[in-house]
Amino acid sequence: MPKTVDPAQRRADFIAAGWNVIAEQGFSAVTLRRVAAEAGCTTGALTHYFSDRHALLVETLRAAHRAAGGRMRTVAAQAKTDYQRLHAVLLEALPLDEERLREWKVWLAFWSAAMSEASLARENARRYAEWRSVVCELLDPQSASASEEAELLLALVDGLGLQITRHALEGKKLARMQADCTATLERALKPYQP
Amino acid sequence: MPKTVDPAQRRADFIAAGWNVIAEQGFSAVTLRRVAAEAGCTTGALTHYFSDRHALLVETLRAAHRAAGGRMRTVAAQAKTDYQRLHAVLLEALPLDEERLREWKVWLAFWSAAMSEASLARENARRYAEWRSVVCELLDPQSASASEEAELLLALVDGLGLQITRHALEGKKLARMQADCTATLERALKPYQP
DNA sequence: CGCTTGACATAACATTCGTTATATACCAAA
DNA sequence: TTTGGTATATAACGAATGTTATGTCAAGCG
Repeated sequence: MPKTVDPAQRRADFIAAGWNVIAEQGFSAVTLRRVAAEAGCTTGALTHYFSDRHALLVETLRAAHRAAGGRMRTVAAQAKTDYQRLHAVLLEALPLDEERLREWKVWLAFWSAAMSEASLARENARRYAEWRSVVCELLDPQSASASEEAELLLALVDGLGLQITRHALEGKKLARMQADCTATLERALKPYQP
Repeated sequence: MPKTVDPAQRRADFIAAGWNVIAEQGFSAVTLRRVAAEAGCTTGALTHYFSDRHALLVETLRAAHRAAGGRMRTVAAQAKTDYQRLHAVLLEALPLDEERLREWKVWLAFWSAAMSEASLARENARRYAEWRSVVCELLDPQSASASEEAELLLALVDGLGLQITRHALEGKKLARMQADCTATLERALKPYQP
């Protein structure tokens, strides 16, 4: 067997390069040549690991979802009470640091791209359904209105995250906006406090 | 003077064609040739009215904002009480019919496109500030917490609208989702009911 | 009627894109 | 050390794009 590289690691490198290009230059800048340049190689390497441009995009979206899911599990495991778990998971979903902000930019790009590519829309739908069910279970499953309350909280998180992300796209300072959004979300969580 | 056409009407036609292309095929499909085809002419007509592709995009975004602003003023004028005004304006912002859904698709596309074009980000920021101040004034301006309450309502509207729009992108039926979102928003408006 | 001018259509240009084919460098096994 | 296959670079292709230049038609004015 020739050259020994870890294919999984290599793919992860290219996917990370794709993230960076999306977050810094937008979705339409995700060309094979630019992603390859960001990863420090040429398109030949890319085509070796991804059959298509489309395959690269789908994997990039999936990786963003996986990363977020992993963080959710981590903070949920650290929480002691049910309320702490709910609080931690919802706050973790907001773009409160550079990593999560980049992730939000990637999502925003994919939501828009889903207009022209049905497979991206399906991927988004699948992950959002998971995310919804997670929040539903964090709420009191006994409560008959858990589903409606989850809808409000999910929409609130989406809206707050969107505001922060748009704020970032204007190049403004984020600290104040992030604090405001955190406070707003916590205010909405008051009724669930023990 | 030669051929007599209304330039403003002509520009409006092209902008409407741009909306349709965005809503049906996504932002990246907005090429001069496709917009021209949607408008039933060739690129020569387009370049006659818009100096740039970029100029066409900016004007399209502005037109979407103008259309929404006009609807807001209409429903606000018809409302009798302060609460009715708040209720009507916020519900008007949701994508509850085909026209508004198309508008939301256009916005989503532009939010994403704002990543690579700073002028689009600035345009979005300007209009969102207006929208925020409108809602702030609809809330009790006496209340010291009006600003924080506005932030929650704005984020909720953004999040609910986003959910409906994404739902539409998956090709699912909207009636149920729209009813749920309307109910959720009205539940959040309960405290303001007279 | 002729002339001018605005409203388009058409065409050409260089770029850039995704894709595919080909060439090269490199390393493990024999 | 030879060898074979893998990882990557390079190059070429047609298609599509924004832009610009040029041609053409029709309407109003003298």
